[in-house]
Amino acid sequence: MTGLKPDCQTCENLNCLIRKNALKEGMEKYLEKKVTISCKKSQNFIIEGSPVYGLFFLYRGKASVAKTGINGREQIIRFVGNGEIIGHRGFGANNYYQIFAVTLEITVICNFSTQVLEEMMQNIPSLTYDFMLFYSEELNKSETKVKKFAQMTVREKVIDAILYINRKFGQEDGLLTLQLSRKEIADFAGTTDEQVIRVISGLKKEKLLTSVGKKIGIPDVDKLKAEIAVHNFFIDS
DNA sequence: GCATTAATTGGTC
DNA sequence: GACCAATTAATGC
Repeated sequence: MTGLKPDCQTCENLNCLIRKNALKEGMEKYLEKKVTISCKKSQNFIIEGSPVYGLFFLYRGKASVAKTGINGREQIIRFVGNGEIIGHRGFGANNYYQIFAVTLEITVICNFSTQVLEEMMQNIPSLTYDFMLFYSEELNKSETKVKKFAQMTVREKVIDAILYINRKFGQEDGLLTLQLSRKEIADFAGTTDEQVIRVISGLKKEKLLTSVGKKIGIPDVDKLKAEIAVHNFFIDS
């Protein structure tokens, strides 16, 4: 279960808020309290409704964060890559996770307990400030998402979802690095898998997408972006 | 190779 | 545009 603990001070995830402040005076004693967990694919490492246990920082791998909806439908809130935080919504408030998180591949996660984080925040102002900026940005994304869901057509939402995956994880050999099922895309875009299939096959006919097997590729990102440009948002969400 | 799951297509409300 | 049904493709065992 627990393997080698990555060293925060030399970690290559420079976007991680802990890493950014890992060299600050007084951080060592908190960094020692870190717990690192190795997960295989499809592990449900945060359970919806379970008590909050600190924050998770994804060290290596990919995960999805989602909520359970009515009759089996899920809403994927976001996907998470290296250095990103999971579970931040439950921090501070002494309550339960309103989301669940599942690994999409072999993934290593770092965890700090709420108590350790609280002490960190009290004592390392630059860390606290970084967190504040992070929360602000998250709220911004969340608000943008509300607008998208309300105003975009299904076709646009699917395009937006695909662009998001590209933005986050990129392409390799002209195909998206993160391979998702049609249902996963649907759960993220807020529609059904049938609609996703229809939109994707339509986009393939228009040469806006390519595919090899189940993998999707974007030949011209700007061209695809132009399809949803009327929504003129400049914030990634 | 069989069985289960995912993708696709067509149709209805 | 969601839901349902039927068919086909893919994947696990």
